[in-house]
Amino acid sequence: MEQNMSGFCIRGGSVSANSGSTGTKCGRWNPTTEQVNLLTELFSSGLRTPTTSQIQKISTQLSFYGKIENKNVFYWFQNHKARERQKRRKVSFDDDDKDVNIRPENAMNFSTQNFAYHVSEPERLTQTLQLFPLNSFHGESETLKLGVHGNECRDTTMFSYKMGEQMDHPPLNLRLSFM
Amino acid sequence: MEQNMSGFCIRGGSVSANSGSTGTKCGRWNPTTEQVNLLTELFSSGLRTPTTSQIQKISTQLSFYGKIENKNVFYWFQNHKARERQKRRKVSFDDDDKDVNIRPENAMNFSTQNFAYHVSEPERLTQTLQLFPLNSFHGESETLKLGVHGNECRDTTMFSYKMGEQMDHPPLNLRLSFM
DNA sequence: GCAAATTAATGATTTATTCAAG
DNA sequence: CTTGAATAAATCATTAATTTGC
Repeated sequence: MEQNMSGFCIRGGSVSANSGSTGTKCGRWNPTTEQVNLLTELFSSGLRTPTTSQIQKISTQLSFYGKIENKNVFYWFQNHKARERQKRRKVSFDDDDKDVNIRPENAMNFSTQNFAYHVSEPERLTQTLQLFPLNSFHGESETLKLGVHGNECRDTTMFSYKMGEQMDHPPLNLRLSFM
Repeated sequence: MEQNMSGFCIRGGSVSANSGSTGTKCGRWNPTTEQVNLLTELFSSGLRTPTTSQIQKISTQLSFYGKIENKNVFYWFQNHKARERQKRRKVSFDDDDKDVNIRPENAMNFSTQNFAYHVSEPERLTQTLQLFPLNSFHGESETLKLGVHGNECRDTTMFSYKMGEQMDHPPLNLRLSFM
């Protein structure tokens, strides 16, 4: 059924133009928006690991919107499932931009020094924010009500904002200088 | 609904008070330039979802430059992250092909971001995928070579994808509607 | 120049997900 | 299967920019 991979690359539709690289590479499946929507729907409906016959059916349905193969469906679910999980695992620092690579490794330098600011004026100064207080473990619950204080504006808002596994932030030591 | 803000709230009055003495307007947090600069610095350094203690520290630091609360920091990162992503999403879809090997091991290759357009797009259509045709067993082998066709780019990858334990999906009859 | 009117940004809430525990 | 934790997406709402008539 799939003979001409060539058709794969750029599908019309709403797939934004992948600049340059055009159809020539039989590279990889490039799902159409409709296909993605449908797959996402299925995923949202609870489907995680489709069986073979499910895959076949899905693939058949989706082929209506563009070229697609069984393996594409298979991979899609595998990847989507894995990445959803991954997302939930290391949520905290996710530079979810594909373009910008800001790796934790870049900006960190950790020294245990807390800035106490009972100083006075924020004029010229270079300040160091100590973040990531060494996540080893405080043992403390690390749950903070962000808007709780009744004297605040309105906080009926309570979102206990717990940090569990996103504790994996690398130590971050930013040197912030204001003119 | 009334914003029952606390002391700082001074409704009305001089509205167009521009930068400078940003103090004490009300309604909602209005970050000073310095605060925004710092937050942006942190964001640029890779911080996306600060932990509770990070929020506290940041807030403490920034309070030096003006009124601020933990929740403001929390919100700022949430919004900034979301809006950066939104911005990027318009240009997303880089399918960096080049690598044609589609194997189960390497298959984690299509970017999740491509699924960015969440569902709910204008396209009137209601489709029903019939999965799992109610009759429990076909007796058929249910084993499908997903990537079998050697005429594909090169992936002779075949994973016979047997469904043993994932057979537990209930008959799924999805009504997928996009409108 | 200046405010009223309109628009653009962005702070704050609500809603819908996902995964994981029970 | 149900529920809780924890977002991210979507949305609401208010503030700042700006446009516009005078």
